Amino acid sequence: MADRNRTNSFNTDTMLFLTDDQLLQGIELMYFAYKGFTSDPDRILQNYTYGRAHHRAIHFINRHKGLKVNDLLDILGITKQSLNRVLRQLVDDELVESRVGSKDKRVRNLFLTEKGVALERELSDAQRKRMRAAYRSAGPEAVQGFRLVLEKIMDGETRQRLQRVANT
Amino acid sequence: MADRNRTNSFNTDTMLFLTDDQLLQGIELMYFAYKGFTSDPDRILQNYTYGRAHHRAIHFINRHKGLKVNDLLDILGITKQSLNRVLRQLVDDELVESRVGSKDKRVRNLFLTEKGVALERELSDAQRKRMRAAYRSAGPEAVQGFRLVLEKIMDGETRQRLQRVANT
DNA sequence: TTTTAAAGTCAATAATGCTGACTTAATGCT
DNA sequence: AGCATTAAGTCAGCATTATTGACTTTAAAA
Repeated sequence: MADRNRTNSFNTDTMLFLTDDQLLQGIELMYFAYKGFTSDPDRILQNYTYGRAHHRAIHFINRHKGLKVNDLLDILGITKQSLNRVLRQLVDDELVESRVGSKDKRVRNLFLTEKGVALERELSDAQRKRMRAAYRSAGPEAVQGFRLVLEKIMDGETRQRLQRVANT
Repeated sequence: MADRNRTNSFNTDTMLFLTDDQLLQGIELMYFAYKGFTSDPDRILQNYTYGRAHHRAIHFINRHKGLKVNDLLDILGITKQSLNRVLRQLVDDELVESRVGSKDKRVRNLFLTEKGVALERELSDAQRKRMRAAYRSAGPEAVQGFRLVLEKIMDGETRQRLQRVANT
């Protein structure tokens, strides 16, 4: 602990000198944290016939209710053919509803059904619980730093797209 | 932006009250940041016949020179059969050397060859560059928070194993 | 009316994981 | 000395998730 604090004050200099080893540690941290981050939903999904791809689709349909298929493809950064299998299953299983667009009848607006909402909740409850615990134990200032660094790690395009979507 | 700052000062209270929506934002942030984080190596690996699994093996063999196959399996959390395909390719292509253990001749100690070191550097250079830029732009205190929250997000076992390995 | 756009589909392929069933070689224990 | 265990490696088969390429259908735009 004394060691940890010493390192902290060293890094807190205005210079922010970073050795390659410190950067590698950060890289590993990302890897292991992401692994933990996905472990709860992955475990839950094993009780279903779904995988991580279904989870992501469900998550974003929930977050952006009524979004177009093309928008979902754009967010996920995968091909139409990749999404198709996943989306078809979710629609067939009545977790997702695909409604013909009101203005433009070519587009399909995606919504979660009651069943879809239930699974979304089950999945995100586990993930939120983990995040809440981490946030609480790390403290509010750490959370601000966490968010800030993650935003900087993202691709510029992704960041811009998120801001665009947030203003919608 | 004014909105953003208001949210910040709100969160910086000692209470750390977190709405489900704020937590969902954090979850998305993890997803998109991880995507950016892996994008550089992924792009580089397309020039080779390797994928993310090869990258991970190379990374950890570099970080823990001479580690045993079993230790690598433990770190990666995959099965022997899954690693085998990847490791065999790397050995066949002379990126990794597998030396018979000196004490116990059953174990194989893994090392990167010159070629392996070169690829590791190419991959991690890109990733380090991204991390360094993010760290610099976010500032030293944010980096501490980033690290702290990520550690809390990891599984307890993973955290303990990392601490064990760090003391080796 | 022709072109473009949105969605959906079929087929083939690749990377990465899994389980199960083995083999080989070396170590440890009785 | 002999048997069990451990470390590593292998083969076969399968699942998930992604890819590219080639199409179709439907509807909007030029």
